[in-house]
Amino acid sequence: MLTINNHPRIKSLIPQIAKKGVVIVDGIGDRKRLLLQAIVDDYIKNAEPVGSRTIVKRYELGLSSATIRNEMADLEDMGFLDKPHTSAGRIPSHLGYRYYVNSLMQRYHLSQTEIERLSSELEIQAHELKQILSTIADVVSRATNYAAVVIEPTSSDCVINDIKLVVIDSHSLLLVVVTSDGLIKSRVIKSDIPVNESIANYMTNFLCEKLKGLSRDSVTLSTLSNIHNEFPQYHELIMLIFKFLDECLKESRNEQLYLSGTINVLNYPEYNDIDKAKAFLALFDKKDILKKALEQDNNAKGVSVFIGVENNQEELKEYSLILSPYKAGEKLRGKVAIIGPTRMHYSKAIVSLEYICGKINQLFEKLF
Amino acid sequence: MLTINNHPRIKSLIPQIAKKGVVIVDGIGDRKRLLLQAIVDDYIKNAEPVGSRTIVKRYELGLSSATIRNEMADLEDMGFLDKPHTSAGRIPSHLGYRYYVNSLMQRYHLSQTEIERLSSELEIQAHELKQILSTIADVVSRATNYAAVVIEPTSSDCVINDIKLVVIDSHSLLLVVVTSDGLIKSRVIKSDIPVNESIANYMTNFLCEKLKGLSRDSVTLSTLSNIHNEFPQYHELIMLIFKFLDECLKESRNEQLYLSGTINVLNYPEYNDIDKAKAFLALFDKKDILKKALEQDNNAKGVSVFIGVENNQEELKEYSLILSPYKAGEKLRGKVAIIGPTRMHYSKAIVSLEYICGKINQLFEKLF
DNA sequence: AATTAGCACTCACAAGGAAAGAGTGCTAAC
DNA sequence: GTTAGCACTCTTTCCTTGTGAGTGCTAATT
Repeated sequence: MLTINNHPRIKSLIPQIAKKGVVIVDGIGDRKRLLLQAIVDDYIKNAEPVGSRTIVKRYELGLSSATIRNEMADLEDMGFLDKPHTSAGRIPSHLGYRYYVNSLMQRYHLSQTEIERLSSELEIQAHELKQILSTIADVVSRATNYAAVVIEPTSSDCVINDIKLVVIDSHSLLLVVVTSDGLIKSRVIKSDIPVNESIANYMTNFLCEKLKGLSRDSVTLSTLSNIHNEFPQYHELIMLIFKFLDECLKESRNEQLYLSGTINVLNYPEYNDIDKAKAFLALFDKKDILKKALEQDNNAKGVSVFIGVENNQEELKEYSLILSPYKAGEKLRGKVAIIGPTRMHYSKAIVSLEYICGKINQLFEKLF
Repeated sequence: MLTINNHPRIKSLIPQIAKKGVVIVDGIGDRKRLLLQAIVDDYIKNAEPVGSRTIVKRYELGLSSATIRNEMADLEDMGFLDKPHTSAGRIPSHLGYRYYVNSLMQRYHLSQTEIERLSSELEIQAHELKQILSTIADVVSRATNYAAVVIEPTSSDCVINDIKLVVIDSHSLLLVVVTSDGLIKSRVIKSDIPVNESIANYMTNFLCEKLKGLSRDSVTLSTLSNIHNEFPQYHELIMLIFKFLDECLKESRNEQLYLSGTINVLNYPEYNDIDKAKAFLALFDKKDILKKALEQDNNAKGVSVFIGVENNQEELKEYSLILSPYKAGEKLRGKVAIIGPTRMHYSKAIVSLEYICGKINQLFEKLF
């Protein structure tokens, strides 16, 4: 990941105290910092390139437009600003946004109204995980006005805690698998050969004995053939059971994504261009790209921000992604993400996501 | 529903044989029919108002543009054509489309390639209903290039066939409900009071005895209090069981919708206007409107078409909806819909949907 | 009587050009 | 070091004008 802290050009600019006793907050200079902040703030708010006179009029920097122009030219040379064309104002570059996020932006404070609204929206009554997650996606997208992506919780070291076979009728069984995640998954399995309570119970016990406590990697071939040999006539059935167990344990299992608010983005002027809008919306049909994007910074404890090219996916290089993990019980971790234009209201998005993920953690703590 | 057959203006125009031995195919006249067909075909294909000279050049009607103009004026008077402005060509009105769909359009023939592609895409390996339905939505949207909506199958007279409680641990049970739909639903239920195998088995038997064969309406208060009295200390648990049973049986249960290809529509010129695109895409966030739209013509056996204002939902009056039921087993019925602009390739959409639903029925027949 | 040629008229749209406006960078003065 | 002033650039907007597609009507033709 490319961040302000390891980018070669920025490394030397990290806040430092000058020797002479004067606090120079930063290598790029205090005045430039204020100016850059003003420019990014203004651009985030108004979506229009910011000119030197605009700065003079809107922000009290006590400088003339000519001075601002000189400073802007410096900031452009440093790589923090871009110019769409000669006679437009400046817009922040990816680096500019990065510097802004790291050390310029003011922390957003959620208003009382916002907090109350979020709290009440997050009092989720649903029982099923998928309903909870889809509600969370809705809440995030409404709170931020960007697209929200939520991914199902998974855990890396998942073992089988319990297996049960419940007879439904003579040719169908319900296979119930309890994993160490605390998740309970079930699937109906059809058997060509008739089944009954006693064989189901016997099978249940046998399977439990052989498989309990095992992870996906520790189920060996000998275990499998052992089980197969015990039930020679139920070959088909056993195969189906293995397949389902594998799905339950597989780390890269087909985690469901929950999306919301993808069309929010059409409200932002940068997507008035129908092709840009289409490109953005098409992202959300490509689940694999989203999943990989959500895998970024997997060890982070809190919110991470990926601005444009910093993303690990080529397809996201025009967008910013704000990512936060959440915990569902002891071991399970999922992620919530916000996707929007690089011109994003970072401070509000970050704080909202922090708040929401805190609430989610509480919610799941109660549930598990 | 307003169709060509009961619309007051059109009623008199239904095909009829003239007395004199000459076959006058239709009250509006053979020539006008051909012309209308040409205009609608052309407009569906090119998305541009059709002028009299265009018709002369592209279609061999053997008439001069002046004659065509006269005929067009007639068709406009009859309500089949609209004019965007004086010097544009004509476009079909809702009534024009309706007449076209009812008696003008040529049946589309799926090519060998299309059939092969559909067949292979519909060889769905998934086990879970939701995966199957979401794949179906994908197939429909890819086949037609419009948005696809699939709704879960439900049945109106659903009774409880079986109930099982499986002990997971001392405070959780898996409740399994088998309904006459052939669906098996399960949910984990937490109990404050500890549970064990024997109480679970007893409860399972008691519940089965009291509730088996009952529909939602035939579960009476006395049955409920009967059960409550039998397990005074498990009041909470019983409440949760009832709640889940109710959900399983409720006709208007929260049927899941599966969407796909909503952004396909951005490829059509009528949605180059960002506001139109937004309005269209916003539809798919309003599940209740979609559900009501899919409830139209509930008794139809085959494909139905709703053009613009014919839809029961105000929000759909600019769009056309093509709807087909599918069967999942004996009693379960779901619906598949295509939503797109009124300028839709009706013949292809209808035939594709027919074909796909046929395949779906076969698929589910095998599964149940 | 039906069809068509001819023509005047309408309207949207594209191309071209001028003017306005926002902004820059440089120089010279403060 | 800061700023006023100015020439210059480039986009955007607004007009104008011309073109083309299309209509509807009338009179001539079949």
